[in-house]
Amino acid sequence: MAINGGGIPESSQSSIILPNWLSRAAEEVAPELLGCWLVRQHADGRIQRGLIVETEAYAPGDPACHAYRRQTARNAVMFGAAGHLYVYLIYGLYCCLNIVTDQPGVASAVLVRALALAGSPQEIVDPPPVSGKKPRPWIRRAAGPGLVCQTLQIDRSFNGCPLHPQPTGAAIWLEFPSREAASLDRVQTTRIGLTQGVETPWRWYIRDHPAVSRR
DNA sequence: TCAATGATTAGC
DNA sequence: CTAATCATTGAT
Repeated sequence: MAINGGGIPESSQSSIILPNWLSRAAEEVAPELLGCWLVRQHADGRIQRGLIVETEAYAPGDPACHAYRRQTARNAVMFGAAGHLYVYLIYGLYCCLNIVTDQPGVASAVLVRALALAGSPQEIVDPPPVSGKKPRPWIRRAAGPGLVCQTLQIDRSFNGCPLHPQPTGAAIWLEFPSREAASLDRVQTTRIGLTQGVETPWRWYIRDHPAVSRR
């Protein structure tokens, strides 16, 4: 779908994902987010759309979840209502974007691990590459949780932001796929980069999709 | 107050 | 395989 003059996609009225749809267990929402669109509107009106191709779930009782031990300043958003962003800094270098799920008080979220960006670098105006670093192939531009935030220019200032469109200005929201995503070939497997909860199979990705971080 | 560490990435 | 790089965390 193309960007319209006003900045909001034409299908926004019918395809926006609402908090109620996200108010379920993270491991139930995570596979269903595959094939959905993550839409990033910048302050200047420019819009980026990424097809979600890889997700992971984090939930109560899960030792890998940031909220496993107790509520802290960092993980507080995960304890709140569904439909908000949980963004944190990892390794002092990258940010990771999560969609808060389930009922208030149930600390859980879905990590968006990879996107397939719509359009092209020419249309989107990809942020200039850092000096000394090779530009990635466009299809691999957001193939990893750190790259998702880098590409969409999402930092920790977005932590706690609600997911919904705005007529103008900066905003992030989710849309259901225009065509039914039921036919997607989903793969369920264990999560990546953990030292705890390594056996829990809460990672999902679209089989053979070139934008998936690892296979 | 302090040392350990992490839902990562790029480069060799 | 390793360096980079720092906010958060649980332990003194």
